[in-house]
Amino acid sequence: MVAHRATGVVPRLKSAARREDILNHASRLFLSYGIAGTSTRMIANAVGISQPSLYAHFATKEALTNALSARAFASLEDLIAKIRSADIPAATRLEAMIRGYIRFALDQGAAYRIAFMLEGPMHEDEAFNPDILPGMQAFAGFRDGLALLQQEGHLREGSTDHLAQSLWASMHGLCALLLARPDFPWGEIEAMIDFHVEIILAAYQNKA
Amino acid sequence: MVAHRATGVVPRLKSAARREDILNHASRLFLSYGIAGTSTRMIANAVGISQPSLYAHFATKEALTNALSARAFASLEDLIAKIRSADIPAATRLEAMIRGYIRFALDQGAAYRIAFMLEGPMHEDEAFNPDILPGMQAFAGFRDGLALLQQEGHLREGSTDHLAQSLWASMHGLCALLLARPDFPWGEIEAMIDFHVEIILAAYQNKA
DNA sequence: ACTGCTAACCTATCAGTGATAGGATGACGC
DNA sequence: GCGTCATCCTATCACTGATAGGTTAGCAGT
Repeated sequence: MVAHRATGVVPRLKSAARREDILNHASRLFLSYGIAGTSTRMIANAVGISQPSLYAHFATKEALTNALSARAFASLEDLIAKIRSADIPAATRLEAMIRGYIRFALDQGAAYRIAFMLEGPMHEDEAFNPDILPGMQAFAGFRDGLALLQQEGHLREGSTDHLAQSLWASMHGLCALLLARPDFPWGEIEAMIDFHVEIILAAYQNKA
Repeated sequence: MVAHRATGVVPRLKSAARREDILNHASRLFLSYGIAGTSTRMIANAVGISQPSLYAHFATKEALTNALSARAFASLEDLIAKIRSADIPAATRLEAMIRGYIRFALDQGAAYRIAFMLEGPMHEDEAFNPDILPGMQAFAGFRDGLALLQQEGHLREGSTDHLAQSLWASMHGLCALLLARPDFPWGEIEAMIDFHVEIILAAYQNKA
């Protein structure tokens, strides 16, 4: 509760290390209490610094959440890139990407929420650059992976953009509902995921 | 800004009328500023009453949003019920339900967000009754409609629950992304919806 | 060893939030 | 006319994200 620094318990840290420290604690708190339910003071207390000190590292609470999301999504980008260049049979690459995406969303629930589910600000006026959003880069990689699969004849024909967005929507729908309504009587969740993935595969894959 | 009541501009209303009044103004404000971005004081000012007076009609802000959502979802239930009992060809009933659902979600964005997209409270401890949630009843109607279609042979075979949840996820994914990321370069949104609906139909409908 | 500079960190405070306590007022039944 | 009760108010609470401005640790240059 009281500031720790006076007793020297919490050492001064270089900016980068402190920043990681903050993100780690924030990530854990978001999982337990939700994003709106986690105050900047809770984060600061967990780290062991004062609440205003957070603002030396992040301009706003939203910037903190975005940074957290960006960090998590870097791992999704890695995953997708790995699958794209893996030497697994091209026919199973689509399934690997879909399952990887869903697994990531459920594992990194807080980051996924931030990227794709949070009520965005109503920035009708201010300029909006979609590239800076953490999830968008990952989606771009996903889209490129689909384009490659399509060239190889493992994805049904049609506009790649439409296909990518539609497939994205199908995957996102399950992840978003599972994250937003964990108390819904889903039955066996793993079975539900398998069922959905099979339907998605049948719908988008080219049965060649 | 100042209370209107002292000047008699805002008449006293019977509880039920006032309640509707509040919901109407809240609905409009939520659309403009988002749910988190709309304060109880903004709502009260719009209605012309004091902020604490809201609490005579709704125990919490969440209760207000839930009531708003419930009101909107009643119309979705009506829509689904109408389609279920309509004398349109059974083969096109599935498409009508899907398009009706998507149209509703996009038209009633605020209500849809409240029902399916909001960061739920972390009520691990407290008892949770899914039936009271506004969207759940509509989903039940949707599921029943699918069961009927399945009996008639217009839906692919398999667990009706799995099918309903999977189809729900596919529809929800598109609606959720369109609502959460309106600035994403979707291209022509209507074309995107048509594309997605066609894929969904091919995936879940029984081509008999 | 002293001096300055800078980054890290603090306390105090702000306006705005959802929510509560308790008093005033107006309409309606008797 | 008079009580009663629903309607509505002002004042205030604890808490939120954010800002202003002062303090201190540690390191570079002499």
